[in-house]
Amino acid sequence: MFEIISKNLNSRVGVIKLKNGEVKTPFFMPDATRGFVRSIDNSILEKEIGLEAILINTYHMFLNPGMEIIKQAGGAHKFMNWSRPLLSDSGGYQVFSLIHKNPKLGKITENEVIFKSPLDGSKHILTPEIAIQIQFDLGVDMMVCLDDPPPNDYPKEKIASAVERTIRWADRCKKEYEKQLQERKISPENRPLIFGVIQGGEYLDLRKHCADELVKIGFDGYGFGARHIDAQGNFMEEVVRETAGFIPENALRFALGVGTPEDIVKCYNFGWDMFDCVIPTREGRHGRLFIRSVETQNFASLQDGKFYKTININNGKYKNDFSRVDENCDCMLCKNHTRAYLHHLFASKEMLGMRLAAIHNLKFYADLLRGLRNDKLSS
RNA sequence: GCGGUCAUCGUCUAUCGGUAAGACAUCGGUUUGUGGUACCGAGAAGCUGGGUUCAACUCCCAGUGACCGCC
Repeated sequence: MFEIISKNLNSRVGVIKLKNGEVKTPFFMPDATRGFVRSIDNSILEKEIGLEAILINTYHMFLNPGMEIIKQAGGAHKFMNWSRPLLSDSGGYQVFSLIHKNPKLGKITENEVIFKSPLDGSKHILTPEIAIQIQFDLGVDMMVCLDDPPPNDYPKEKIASAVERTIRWADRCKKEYEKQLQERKISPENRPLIFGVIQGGEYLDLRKHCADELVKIGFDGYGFGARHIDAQGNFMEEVVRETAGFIPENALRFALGVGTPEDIVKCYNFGWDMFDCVIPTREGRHGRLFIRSVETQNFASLQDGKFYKTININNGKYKNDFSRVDENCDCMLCKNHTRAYLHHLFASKEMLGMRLAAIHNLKFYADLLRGLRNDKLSS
């Protein structure tokens, strides 16, 4: 399923064979949480930006449109008209962060997590088994175990108990996964990959323990769980680096929620293969644009974030800036429009501005990952 | 033409005979397993001319302008 093509120190370039096609690693997935990347049609994601895979969220798809609609449509791929590989996140992060923030919105027990829909207040139950069943119904290429991601500022004993629950639930997820494969008569070459998620906060001993136990259960890949940013907003470099080393080399390493471009480059150099993040789309919608300061091909040699800068197109200084947004970018925004025009779109709160900015930022991320892969292949 | 009401940041509205407050807008910043979200910070005002007073954005008079009503 996953084959490493080349290695350099800890980083690697590889290829994953999935039922809906191949994906080269490392790669970045935009978050199509509710079945869409906001404002961007899938054909743009595929043809204009060249993205290999995207991420949807079990929790959001389950709430809306709901699994009845997905089943009627013939699965998430058909519903969304996305033919390339699809990964579903378990929804653990959303449900748990909801409950950790506001305990009134739900309850976590050993067996299940009960939560109220923020949409209509209706009550729902998620168990490890249900989370896996939903992801089979979605028909994705890669799925993620239901985990318990505690906030990083929790005391160590609470993080440790979240680790234990994550391990027990991962075991239940794996068993349900095997059961679903049999019941649905899914052949080995068409089976979705399944990922466990490593918790443990900033504590290396907990991360190691969690990784070891998950490896015993056995998954295709392992994710870095919870936030990888500390309370001060700094990238938890040591924990992310060491945790990669706790994962077997032939397994996929999924850095959930990473991150800024420099964090992705760091993670790649630590041996992580897969990334997803809201930054390019969300920040694009809010007017922040990623601007290349070097040629894309040189990205991999730079880890300090100096290979790009950001601009806030809302700033008044762009009112009469008739230059390209990014001299080194050939996306539809940069080819066709000026900074002044984009500024005008944002000042007018026109959705076209958010859309073009998100497309540009996704192109930046896609090019960054292509740069990492090409650099590796040519060396 | 007559009568009435009003005049405060870009806009809308407070307050006060003794440091003029807020909202929206503007301008910066923040956003990490999706919030077109929320938060943080900054700049920004007493129509004009007289008078009363130690002191006037406030009280009085005139001018100017806006709105409302009536012939």
